[in-house]
Amino acid sequence: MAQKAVTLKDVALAANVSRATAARALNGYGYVGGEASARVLQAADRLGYRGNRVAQALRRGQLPLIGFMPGDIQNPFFARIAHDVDVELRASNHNLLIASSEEDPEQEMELLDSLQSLNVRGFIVAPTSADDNAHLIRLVNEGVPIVLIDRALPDVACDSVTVDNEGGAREAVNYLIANGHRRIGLVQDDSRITTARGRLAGYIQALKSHGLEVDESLIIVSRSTVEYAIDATIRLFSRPSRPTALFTVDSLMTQGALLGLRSMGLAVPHDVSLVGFDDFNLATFTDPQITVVAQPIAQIGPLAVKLLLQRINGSSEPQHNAQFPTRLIVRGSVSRPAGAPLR
Amino acid sequence: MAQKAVTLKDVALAANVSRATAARALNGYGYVGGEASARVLQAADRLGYRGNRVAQALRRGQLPLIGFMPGDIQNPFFARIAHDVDVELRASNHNLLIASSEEDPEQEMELLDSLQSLNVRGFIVAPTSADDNAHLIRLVNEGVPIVLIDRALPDVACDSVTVDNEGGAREAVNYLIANGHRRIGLVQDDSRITTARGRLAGYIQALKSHGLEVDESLIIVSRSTVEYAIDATIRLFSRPSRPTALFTVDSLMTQGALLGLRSMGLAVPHDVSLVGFDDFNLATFTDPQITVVAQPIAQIGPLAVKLLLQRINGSSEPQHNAQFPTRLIVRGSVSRPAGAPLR
DNA sequence: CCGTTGTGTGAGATCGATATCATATTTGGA
DNA sequence: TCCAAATATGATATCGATCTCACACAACGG
Repeated sequence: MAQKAVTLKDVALAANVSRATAARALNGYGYVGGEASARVLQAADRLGYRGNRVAQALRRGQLPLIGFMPGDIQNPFFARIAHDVDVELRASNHNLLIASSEEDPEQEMELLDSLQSLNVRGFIVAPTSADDNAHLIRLVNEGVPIVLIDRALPDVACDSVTVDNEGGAREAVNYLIANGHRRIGLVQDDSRITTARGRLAGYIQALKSHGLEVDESLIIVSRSTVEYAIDATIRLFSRPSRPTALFTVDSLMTQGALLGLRSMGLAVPHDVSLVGFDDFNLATFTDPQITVVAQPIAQIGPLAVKLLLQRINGSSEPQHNAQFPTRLIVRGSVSRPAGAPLR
Repeated sequence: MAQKAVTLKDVALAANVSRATAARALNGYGYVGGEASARVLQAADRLGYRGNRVAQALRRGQLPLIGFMPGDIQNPFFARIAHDVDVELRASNHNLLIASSEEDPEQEMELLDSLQSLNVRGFIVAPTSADDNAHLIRLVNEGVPIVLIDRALPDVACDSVTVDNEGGAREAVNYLIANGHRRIGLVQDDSRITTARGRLAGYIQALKSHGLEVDESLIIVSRSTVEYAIDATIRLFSRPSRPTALFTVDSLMTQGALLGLRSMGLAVPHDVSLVGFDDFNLATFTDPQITVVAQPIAQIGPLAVKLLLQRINGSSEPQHNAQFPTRLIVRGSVSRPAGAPLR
């Protein structure tokens, strides 16, 4: 069925030279006679020789592949980064292996293992857990190039590209407070994830710096999924004394919150003010448009690739942990709560 | 720097047997003594032997990799399929190589070539062009397993999983006509893409079956991108006599149309009725919610994987071209045009 | 005219895993 | 007891590309 591919041997035979000479002609190293070289090149062309990257990889010890492991490829945030990484890598002839961890540390471990045995040259990972990192530490110690994105891990000594989650969350909550809100709800991701921790920290800092108490009943843990967030939002707003404002820690949760609130007949911003982390195209489609903390998403992928390729090429520069600032984009989803004094 | 990985040789040495015996013990074939087997297994475990999939691939002639080539991984439609394919493949120990063609036939060719020389086991492709298919035909003739998704190609003899584009478009336009619209605009994708052709055909059929003329000035060609679609929409509605309704052929274009109309101060459905092809979560966030032709997206990825794995495992069943029906989801973006007679 | 560089080429080792083949060694049945 | 079958193991070829090494031959200076 599947025809066997043309091998170097075939080309060498057709050109009437040895495999060694054929290889030299094709790869342009060592001494090759002009005439022999021409014959080889012509034969290769005629036979449609493509070379076997697997064999090359075995010889060289590495495949020109990069593993990309997002928490969820359907999250537009990761999809965008995947796209940028793909484009960026194409320039250096690498291909992209995408394997979603589905936010499961177990699965992350297995996939990392499986890809490593493929002799992948390096990884770009959004680590699922802030704590269970033995596998990542092991990889780093083995000298495997890794760049963490979105979520940095202090105990894993490798490059990372992240965003100022704490600062972004603080700014969002400060903004809500400045608008007169005192009971500010938080739809939070699993605290295993570092970004969730950072954003929670920012939330708490903002409250404390204004002398507000952190009320556990205003915080609800969901998952980064529209469906879960709908449910979480409904549960949060079914509790005795409702928040007047809501901060959601990622775009899918913001969508979920929007739907959850709508299903309860709560209007944004009339009944509840809303600020989300991570901008998303939907945010400008709603009425009112949603105020969000935007991340410089276009910069994350390219920088991650740049750092990774540097490591792959043997750079031994000190660990580089890039952290981009966020930007609060004020749109129309926040208003002063009923009965709040004008400042 | 990078530690060399543990090889079979190391394990064999540690277990004090030959490589052959070690391989037998690890892979469970042929005769192996119970004691030797135990020693090998234990040594492998102790050393953390993982096996080198590249070497295995060289030997076997194939890597357990599947190439997935969408037009654009950022399009939620493809992101969803990528996710499903990833999950499905995990069950059979394959990894997913994702390489976006970016709707460029040239790039599609190069990537296909590059992945083929990686001894990928098969491809799932959303072919960019309905016409330039020499490369796909060549692959099929070489016996490389391929499944086309979203877009079938009559001249490429391989399995495919698609959707009834013509029928879906017809239904959408029929619905607009039934609501009294006579001037129905079309925001269309590059006619190189087969889905675009099918949806255009459906649009034309619906018009003709109601005795309506196809007015070229109501059709505008965009690209599957929010930005392009905004622009196209604005241009379309800047022409002398505007349509009263609009049909957009994919979700990104629907978004673009929405934004374009808004920027021109045209309200949906008051000024313009809108039906889009492909459902998307945003469609229910807008006010009004958008009426769309939905595709059974959850079924596409799994079926494509199933068909592909069958081919990989040597099935020689006749070519299977699955086509799912679409479903019109009526929401609130269509109303009767001003001055239209009630039926 | 001979040794030294400089060219051009092929034989063969290598990467790591696997499978075939040949060679022990044991077991079982006649 | 003896031979055949069953069991266990190692040596080695193989997958395809690359690269070192050794060898051949030319050109060149002294």
